[in-house]
Amino acid sequence: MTRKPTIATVAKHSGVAMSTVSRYLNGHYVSNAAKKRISTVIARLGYTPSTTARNLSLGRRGSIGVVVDSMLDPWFTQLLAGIEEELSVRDASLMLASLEHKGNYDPGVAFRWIRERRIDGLVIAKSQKRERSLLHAAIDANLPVVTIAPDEAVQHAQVIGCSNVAAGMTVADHLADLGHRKIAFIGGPAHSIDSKHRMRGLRNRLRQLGISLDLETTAFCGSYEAEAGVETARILLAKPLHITALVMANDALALGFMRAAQQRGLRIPEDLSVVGFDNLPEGALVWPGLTTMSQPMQEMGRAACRRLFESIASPVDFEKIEYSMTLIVRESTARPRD
Amino acid sequence: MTRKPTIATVAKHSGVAMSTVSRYLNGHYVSNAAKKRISTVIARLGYTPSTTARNLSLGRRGSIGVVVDSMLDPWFTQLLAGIEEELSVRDASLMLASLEHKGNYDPGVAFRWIRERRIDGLVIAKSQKRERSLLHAAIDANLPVVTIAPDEAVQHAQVIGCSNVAAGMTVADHLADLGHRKIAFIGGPAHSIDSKHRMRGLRNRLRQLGISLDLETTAFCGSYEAEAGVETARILLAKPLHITALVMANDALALGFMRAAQQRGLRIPEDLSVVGFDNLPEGALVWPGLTTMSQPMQEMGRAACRRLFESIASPVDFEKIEYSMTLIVRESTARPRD
DNA sequence: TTGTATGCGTTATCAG
DNA sequence: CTGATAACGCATACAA
Repeated sequence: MTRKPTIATVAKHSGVAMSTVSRYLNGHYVSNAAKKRISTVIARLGYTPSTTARNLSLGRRGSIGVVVDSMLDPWFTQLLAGIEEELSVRDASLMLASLEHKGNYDPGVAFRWIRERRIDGLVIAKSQKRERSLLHAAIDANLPVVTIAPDEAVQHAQVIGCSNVAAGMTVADHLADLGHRKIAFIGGPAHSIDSKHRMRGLRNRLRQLGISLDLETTAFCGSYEAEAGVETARILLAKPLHITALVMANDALALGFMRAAQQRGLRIPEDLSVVGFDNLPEGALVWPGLTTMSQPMQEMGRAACRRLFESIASPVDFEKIEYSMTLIVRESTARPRD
Repeated sequence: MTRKPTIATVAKHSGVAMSTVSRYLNGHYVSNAAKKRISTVIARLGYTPSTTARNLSLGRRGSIGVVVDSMLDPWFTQLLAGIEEELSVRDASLMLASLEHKGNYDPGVAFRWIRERRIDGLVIAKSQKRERSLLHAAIDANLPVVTIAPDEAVQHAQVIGCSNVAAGMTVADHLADLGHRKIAFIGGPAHSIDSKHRMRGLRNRLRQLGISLDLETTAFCGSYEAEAGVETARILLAKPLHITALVMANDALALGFMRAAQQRGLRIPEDLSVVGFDNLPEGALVWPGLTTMSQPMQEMGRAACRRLFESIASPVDFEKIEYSMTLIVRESTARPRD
């Protein structure tokens, strides 16, 4: 049972100093002769560097933090897939924290990361008003931060987002093309910028087409959870519908709505077309499949990581990368009857 | 801009040696007088230990690896929530790897973790035959391993699983209670032990009740993915059904089946009752909601972590923890018509 | 019970 | 271009 070879072992075997090996490993200047000898010794010994020691020496932690509302959010799952992909090529590990545990908000874990300097950078998914203090704590601690799809304007941090206004316009076109004239929108929390932007795009584009959003039915239901969609169905279907298409601020709402609506005998899309935003995998699994605007979440996760590591390596300017969403047409939208 | 206090700073300020502070931090013997002084100094300075240095000194990496078939599997999401919860109290970080990237199997990342000694322990979710070499590589490297819901017998590793046979029996009782007499089972991959056990429980219990599984319809569809459920629907519904209830080996299959079946006009549960296993969140989101056997996945994730850290701290005997699954009745099951 | 000295595996500094 | 050597922050024999 021989010990794991270290940089010193390699140095000895190749007849050079530790520092030379270190330089070789980090791509600094080394003579070709030395390079060759070191590389063969490394291969022969099966040497692999110790990230722990490297981090200690460099004053790094070797891991980044990712905070999210809930670990169970399918939206986050997609994101994580992208993050994982990017992380696997770099040699960093991950610290995960969900802000909401069994219903109550507790950002304590993430604050501890910052205070105890346990991470080199922070990714905040869907950060909103309540994450402001966390965001500022990180910025004050000089910790690079990238926010993904923030539902609020953020400064002093990298931003990866989607063009919600344009997405709303695309939905408008899709529904108008199908022949819908009575269209309503259901938003999430009233303060949500995402909801507002999606609605704005929808409304403005409809207006350009000579259609006005049905303001009587349009409303904000206070949450982005499926349960709120269920509740919306309860309210909306209590009285006769005078719309033919309903746009909901995200897929979770839409799926909750569809379930409850079908339960009440509403036929989708015959009686009502439904559109969501996000393209959660679930939307492809239900019947009828949910027509939605897709966010490139995996790519956003990758981009967030890349951007974060760039910021860690050397300070970079704050930038906002904006992805466009693409329309996924499934069975929940169709021509209105009439 | 003062530097982060270290154990040496604390020692100086409290008039003791570094080693005493270290002992204090690790709960070793320290006089009460010293304890008191050290603790106040720590509080005053806001000292927090450096995990990196600690790990280097202890020869640890400070992070565990978690491998899974696909990051996008909703089954895994639940598990991860449990892992995250447990990890947040310990001071370890995470390395994530999915074995399947865009359709092709590549366990390279995980093998690298082992070879480069980048993790202190490994969690393998749903390990099956093809994970054998990975499992053995870990064991050979003396790396503690815990497998979650392995679909194959494993040795030299901790096992966290579910009692699939008992779950199958519970399903049998549920369907028999509703009055079903024509019941079939659709398995996943033919070699899957989980499928076999679930079917065995179902069949044996039905037999006890004087009902025999409809072997004409019962089959294995070769996969656990929703797409296979869709395909199953295509095949099954091509000819007239002579069963009133269908048990599918997992929820993904069942959801795919339900979607395709509804698309073809089959009414669930009026024409056919459907049952799955796993209790994926999606099952509660579709209409009709999917009746299923629930695995306590979050608890299993927690248990896996706990067990892994125990193994890391000091070698423990290999044990198998078996959780029982619980029946979740939704709308996809009802009395047969007749 | 406490202090001293040394090791953990790298990187960085500074001569040469 | 290369070689000593000092950090990095903590844990632990060993001695006192």
